[in-house]
Amino acid sequence: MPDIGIKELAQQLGISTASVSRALNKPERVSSAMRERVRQAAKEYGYRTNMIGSSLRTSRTKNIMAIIPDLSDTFNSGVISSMEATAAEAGYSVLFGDSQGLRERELRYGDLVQQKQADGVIFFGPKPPFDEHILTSENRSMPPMVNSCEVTDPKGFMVRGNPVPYVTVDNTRAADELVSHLIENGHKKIAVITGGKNTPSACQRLDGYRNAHNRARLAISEQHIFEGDYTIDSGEALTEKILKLEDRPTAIFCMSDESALGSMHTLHKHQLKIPDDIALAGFDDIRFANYVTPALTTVSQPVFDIGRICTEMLIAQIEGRPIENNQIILPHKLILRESTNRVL
Amino acid sequence: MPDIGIKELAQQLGISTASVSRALNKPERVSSAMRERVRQAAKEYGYRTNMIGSSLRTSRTKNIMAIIPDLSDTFNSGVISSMEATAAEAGYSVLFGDSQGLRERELRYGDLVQQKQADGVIFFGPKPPFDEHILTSENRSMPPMVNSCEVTDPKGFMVRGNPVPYVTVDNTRAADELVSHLIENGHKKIAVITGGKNTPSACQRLDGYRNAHNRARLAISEQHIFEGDYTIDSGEALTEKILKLEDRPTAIFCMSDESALGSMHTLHKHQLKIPDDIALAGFDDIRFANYVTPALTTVSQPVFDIGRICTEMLIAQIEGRPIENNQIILPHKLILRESTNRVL
DNA sequence: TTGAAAGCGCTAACAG
DNA sequence: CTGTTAGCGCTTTCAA
Repeated sequence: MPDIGIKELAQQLGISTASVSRALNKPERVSSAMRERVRQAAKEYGYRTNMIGSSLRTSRTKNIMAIIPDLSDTFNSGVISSMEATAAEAGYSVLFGDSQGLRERELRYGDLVQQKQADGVIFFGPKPPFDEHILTSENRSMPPMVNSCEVTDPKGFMVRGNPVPYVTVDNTRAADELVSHLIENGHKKIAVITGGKNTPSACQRLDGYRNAHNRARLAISEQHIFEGDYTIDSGEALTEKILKLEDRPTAIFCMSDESALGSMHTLHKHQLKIPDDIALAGFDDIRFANYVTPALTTVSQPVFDIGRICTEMLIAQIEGRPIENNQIILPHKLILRESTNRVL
Repeated sequence: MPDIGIKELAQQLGISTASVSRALNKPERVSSAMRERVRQAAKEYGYRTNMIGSSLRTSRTKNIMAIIPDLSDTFNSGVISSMEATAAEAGYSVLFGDSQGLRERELRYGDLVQQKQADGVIFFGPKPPFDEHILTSENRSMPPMVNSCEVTDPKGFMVRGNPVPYVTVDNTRAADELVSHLIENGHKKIAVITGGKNTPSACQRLDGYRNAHNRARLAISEQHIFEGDYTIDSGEALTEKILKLEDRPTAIFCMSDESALGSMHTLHKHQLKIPDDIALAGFDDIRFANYVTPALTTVSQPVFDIGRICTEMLIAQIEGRPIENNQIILPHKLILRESTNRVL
């Protein structure tokens, strides 16, 4: 009993392929007798719908493309896992692409959507993964998409007058709160290790850093701003530089927990006590943040909801269901732990 | 200029669709004039091959299915990222499915392959993600597959007399080496937090634990074996239990670094000094292992190679290229760090 | 409620 | 080297 197609199955049952298809996909449109007979036989013969045929006919693949800057990043892992779970529940599969933050790769993954390998795309990046050309030219159909985590504009990226739906947190405010906490703890010289100049979330967090200083009428030394890339390595290496500063900061704000862990490592290596000698804060609240010593002060992002909601929004678009609210800013939360818990 | 198909493109150029297809996919089989003309026009009109049509014709989707027990696990993240990179380079995309270790989910993802959503499957699990039924029934085609990380049999899982290709490390030996290291350091009571009874890698690591004890003629107390599931939580919770043991162990071997970090947290909470009061070792060498305090002794697995090689092997199968060696055991490495570095 | 037949977009076999 | 043509497996009119 080799692989069997709808034709053979229909033949076996002495009915038309149309009936088989209907019995399987639109059960309400066939008699219950037919329904049962077909289902029974399908199971017996091990019939599986060939999705390629189905896709060609319906122009739907049941695949989603998700373009992520770094698949191995712990924060992203959480989002990925949540996207996958949400998609699976709705009968979709997810193609994950790692862009490394490179536009060229984003475009390559975007191409997959245009090539109909996927029905829509979730992208973590400042703009949709399509040519300028396509983005602007009128009367060209745009595939369903959702922007997440790396959202540039509070109005959403505009494509021909329409904002692209997004899901994110208020990075600016979150960083502001975190840095304000440091300032309230008496810190006046706070170094920051960023997530890159071209990364929207990092720019926003830097705005927050500046806002907090401004509000407290505290001067910012541009020498205290170090450009990292959210990785452990950058946290580790840049902290070395920070420690070489003649006017050493009393606190370090890393824009990701991964960087903060790298930073923590360097601080330990230099025998510095956290938070007494130097305070340290991260961002993301990855699950390890609470397990290192000292436990890391950070900002938690609703990882699970981010993944779930953007996937739901994308699927709603794909299936033509209306979306009530398509510019979603999820709540973050300041998590105070030992790494900044200095008693003055 | 709306979306354009091969037909319209051919029409615009006054040539046949066959020529367009050939110019794009088999450039060596058309004149260079034709090749250029078509490419030029394709670019100009923004033509993208509709992969569904192509797939229907060729029965190839250029997708790979990868079934992973936990997408958010740090060790897996590394493998995932490496799989994706390898696949992308070869022009494939990867559908990642999270099975949670549940057979039912494995089967659901396996179904996608049978439904031709993907050309082959990489699975982390004790057996292929297909019905018993399908696995045994003769004259049923089996899709290309590769087993990784959770490999039961050193001969490879047999499907109708043929071993399923695999890529893994020698978990038994690795755990043996690690536990032997502890024993050499004078530990006689070593608790272990496993990765689950039904998880091949965990069973193998437990074998290694036993072997090391046997070789050293050291008795094993079954009460020192705690069944975890590789997560931080299980490490944290089971360590609490370990500390309640009347005859407290002097070392803990966690079968994953994530568990070890959870364990470390509990030990810190109880003010125990690592390694002086109690030694701790993990497995995997996730990138955080070197960044916690004290740095964690562990076994490193060649994450990147695991992902790369199993993806390459799968693609080779898909494309009908011969595989020289399809039972691959990659080298591991004992990584000694502070968490077991006790001076006797 | 069911069947017949067209056709989704593409590539491969065959002919010229 | 290029064109003609068939058909991959399915769903969806349309008609009975």
